[in-house]
Amino acid sequence: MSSLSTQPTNAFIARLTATADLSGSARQALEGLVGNVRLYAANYDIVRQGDRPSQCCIILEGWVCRNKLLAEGRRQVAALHFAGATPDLQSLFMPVMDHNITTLTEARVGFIPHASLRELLAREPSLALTFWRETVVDAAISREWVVNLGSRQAQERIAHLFCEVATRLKCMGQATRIGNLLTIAWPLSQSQLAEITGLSNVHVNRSLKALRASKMVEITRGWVTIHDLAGLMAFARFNPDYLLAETLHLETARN
Amino acid sequence: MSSLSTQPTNAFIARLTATADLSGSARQALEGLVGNVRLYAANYDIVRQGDRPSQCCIILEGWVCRNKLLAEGRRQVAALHFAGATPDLQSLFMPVMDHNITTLTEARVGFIPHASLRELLAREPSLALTFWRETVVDAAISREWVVNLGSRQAQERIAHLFCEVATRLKCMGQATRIGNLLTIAWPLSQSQLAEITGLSNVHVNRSLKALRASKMVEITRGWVTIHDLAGLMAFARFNPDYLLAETLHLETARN
DNA sequence: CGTCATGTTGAGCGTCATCAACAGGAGTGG
DNA sequence: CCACTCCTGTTGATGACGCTCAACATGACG
Repeated sequence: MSSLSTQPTNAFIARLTATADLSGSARQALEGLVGNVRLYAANYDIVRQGDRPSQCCIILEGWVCRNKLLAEGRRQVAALHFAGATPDLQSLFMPVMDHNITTLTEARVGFIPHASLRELLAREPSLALTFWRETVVDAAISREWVVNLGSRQAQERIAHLFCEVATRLKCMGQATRIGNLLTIAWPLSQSQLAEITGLSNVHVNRSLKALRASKMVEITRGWVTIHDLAGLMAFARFNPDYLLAETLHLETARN
Repeated sequence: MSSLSTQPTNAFIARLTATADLSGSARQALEGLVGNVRLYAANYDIVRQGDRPSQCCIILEGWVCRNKLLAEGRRQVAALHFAGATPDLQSLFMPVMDHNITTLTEARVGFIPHASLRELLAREPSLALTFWRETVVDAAISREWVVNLGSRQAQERIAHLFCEVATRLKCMGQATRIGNLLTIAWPLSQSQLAEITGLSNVHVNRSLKALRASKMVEITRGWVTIHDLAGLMAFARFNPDYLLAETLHLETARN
């Protein structure tokens, strides 16, 4: 267990320190907190709607989503989370889960009991600000998703998601840039993309085809490569302000 | 000024105390914080996308929304806020506003400088939890809106909004129940409703017509009266868990 | 060599957007 | 008082976007 829990905890700390100033003591306190670490297969519900969790989870590896069940086994994804994220901090305040937290890929997940977290927060009050900030960014992303689903049509919607995920992953060092090409891992099936964008999988398929034809982005199972970042951002009307992250740097010289 | 700032501050405190345990000293500290109070006409941008605010606003009276501008002067509303809300607490963390905060009705709004708030948070660390919790609920509502826009069609979407707003207002004592009838103020035009639900105003009009015909809800300019709460909630597939609020009580005996 | 998940394409149709016209009320100014 | 404008609500006609159903292809895996 210790071999599992040392490196992953660092992923979590790395994410927090990337965005906030952690005091040395707070940082030390956090290091020891992630006890239980588990490995899940894709499409596994880590926490279920209706649960009353007594611990928070931390994504150490893989992609995870929040989603709500609809009629007839369908579901709508409301948020995406990558390594380093703490998708259910809100369970400290919400006794009953209003949504599922489900793995989209294989994922390694750590757990921190609410009790430990409360203790820590009492001991290190500044941590509340750090966690609060996480929730603030989360909320900002959700609002942008509202705008995305409410006002953009299919291709723009998907393009916007690519821009957002690329920015978020880049900020965590999980995007590779070679010349003008920006590549990110894309472990989602078209059906999963449909659940995220609120489209049917057939229409996702056609929209992807159109996006490929536009030459702005290359989409395969496993990878997304953005060929024309400026073009894609303009097409999706993507403004990264809401992410509170470093902006993807554009090459100044482009043909 | 003092005559303006005493009662309204209470609205703010009332909202916080309704949801969280405020320590006596924290409460006292908050009382004195709202200095500047202003009255705005409907459809006025209190804070604009791109601004770098140095203060937070508190809604003391009226309805306010967060919205983002789209092409051609259109906009998408991403959140609604009523009296007692603090819609831009996040500006403590986000240097640049990623959205507008705009009045939907006439509104009275108070302001607290960031500096005072930071001071207060340093003095009363437990307040961070209180504010954090506000953000948590905000985020939960945004996620439900994502689900609403992504997966429900027009009539359900509007019905869901009615259920949500009724629940939120009820929790603030701003809904009246007479027998089986639940009535709330509804100061929004159909165009505003369209900007909230991501529909065209024509389609909103037709959807409202259909909802009226269903007899579940009565909609006029100014008021919404829910005749069949259970029916409306079922139709909209409304589950109030995400609001962290008391549930609207159903009459056990209904015909 | 099946089965299963995923991706792809076609056909038909429903929801919703757009454009347009008109009605009613509020406010303004003559 | 009326004429005028503006905002809001209402309705019709038309078409686009996206859904559903269906068929089939492909690759992974047993």
